[in-house]
Amino acid sequence: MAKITAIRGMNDILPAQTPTWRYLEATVERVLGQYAYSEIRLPIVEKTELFKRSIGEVTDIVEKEMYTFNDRNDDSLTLRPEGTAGCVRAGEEHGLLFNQTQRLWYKGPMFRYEKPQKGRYRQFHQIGVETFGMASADIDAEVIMVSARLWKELGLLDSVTLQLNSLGSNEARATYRDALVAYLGQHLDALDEDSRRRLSSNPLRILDSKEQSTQEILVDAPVLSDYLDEESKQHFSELCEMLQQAGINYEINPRLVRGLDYYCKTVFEWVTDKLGAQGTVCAGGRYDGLVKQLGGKPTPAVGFAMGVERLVLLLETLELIPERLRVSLDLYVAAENKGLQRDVIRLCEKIREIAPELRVMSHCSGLKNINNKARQTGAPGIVLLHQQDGQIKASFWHGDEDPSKDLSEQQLFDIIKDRMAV
RNA sequence: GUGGGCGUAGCUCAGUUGGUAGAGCUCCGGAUUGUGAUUCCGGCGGUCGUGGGUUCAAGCCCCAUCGUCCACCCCA
Repeated sequence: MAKITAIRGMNDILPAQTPTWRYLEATVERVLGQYAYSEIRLPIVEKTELFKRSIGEVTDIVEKEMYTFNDRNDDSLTLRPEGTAGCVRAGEEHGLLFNQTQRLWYKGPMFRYEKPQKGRYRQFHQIGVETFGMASADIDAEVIMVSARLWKELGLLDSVTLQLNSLGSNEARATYRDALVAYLGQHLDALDEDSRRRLSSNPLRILDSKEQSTQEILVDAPVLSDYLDEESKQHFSELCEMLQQAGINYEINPRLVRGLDYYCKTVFEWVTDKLGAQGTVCAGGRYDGLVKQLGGKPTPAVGFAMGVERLVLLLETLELIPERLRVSLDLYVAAENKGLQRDVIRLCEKIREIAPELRVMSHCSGLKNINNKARQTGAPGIVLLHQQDGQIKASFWHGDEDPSKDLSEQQLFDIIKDRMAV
């Protein structure tokens, strides 16, 4: 019978990887706590209409990447392809966005029907941060500082760079868009196939085309910064000043645009060159128009999302996981003689009483090569029991230290507390 | 959706011009050894991704298909 396999692009996260995931998630939660952000937990399934209205009908995500289905009531539902839309929906629905400020975060799986490759999967995970009700540039700066502090905590600061740009107000952005389309429309013949397609779907995306010929045409194209409204310019320069003051390096990239329709003013991306083609590890920006677009009253908002798989990949590539987190146990307790299994169990329970922070595993099968087995677990501490003159005696190894042998129970407990205290 | 690389044991991979499937690691058993070690012997383990085709004969050649990896596209 054919084996049932996982769905393409949807990965199991195996015990070898979970320590990295947990380390990342714990660090993110701690840093977000430092900035007093609150967690919000959101459904994975939403009405399809929510994503059409927020992300944009003509984007690739909505047109061909969503997992959309009808439920038994014939309502069209969609597995969320991103987190912002659901967060706005929930905030609005529960009155969290009305005349107040919010600093929220969430994490969880997202779904897009794409062809999998390194750093891109059909089920992937994001940790998202969204703020509402704050219009001035200081919150843009704060949100970027949160991410910068996170890279610092994770030891990634040297591996990522910050790209920054401003799209201007929604009006300015729309005007520029029209100008760009008009210009490129005159050079249709010279555009590559992809860019011609994007002309109607997502013209701003043509700016970062990798096609050489297209880039040559773009040299004389209208420039986004010329279309910025005064307020956006002011907003952007304030942001830049605050980032400088915070000691955060950035690179202004006039070609940086976001794929989703709802962004305006500030957009940014943290990029690494260590992951191949999918180098964006975190991205976001301001989306002042979205709340109103989804039926609320006009509410300024800034947020970003990070790709958990990509960050995990980066942490693994750079080997940045602390040693203690790489192995899932501290102490391995075993006996050479199978007759001692009750003593092994009893002793382990006692150790868990006196040293609750230790992760203790027992093995009672009486294997002859028990030493070898113990070594392979990677446990920093090992206890072996044996019988001597009718007495149970223990040997204790810790790291590279010389072993302590023929210990009584009490001596063993003392030495464990002494050597292995966390 | 487009293009290229790769699918052989649990893992990493050999496999010659087509001639009846191999190694290392792991696992299990044994020998040696009072070091959490070393060494030695033996064993378990494979419809060669799947389905067709060519051939006396296919892991190898051809076609299809699925999976996977990388890139385009898209994007976190």
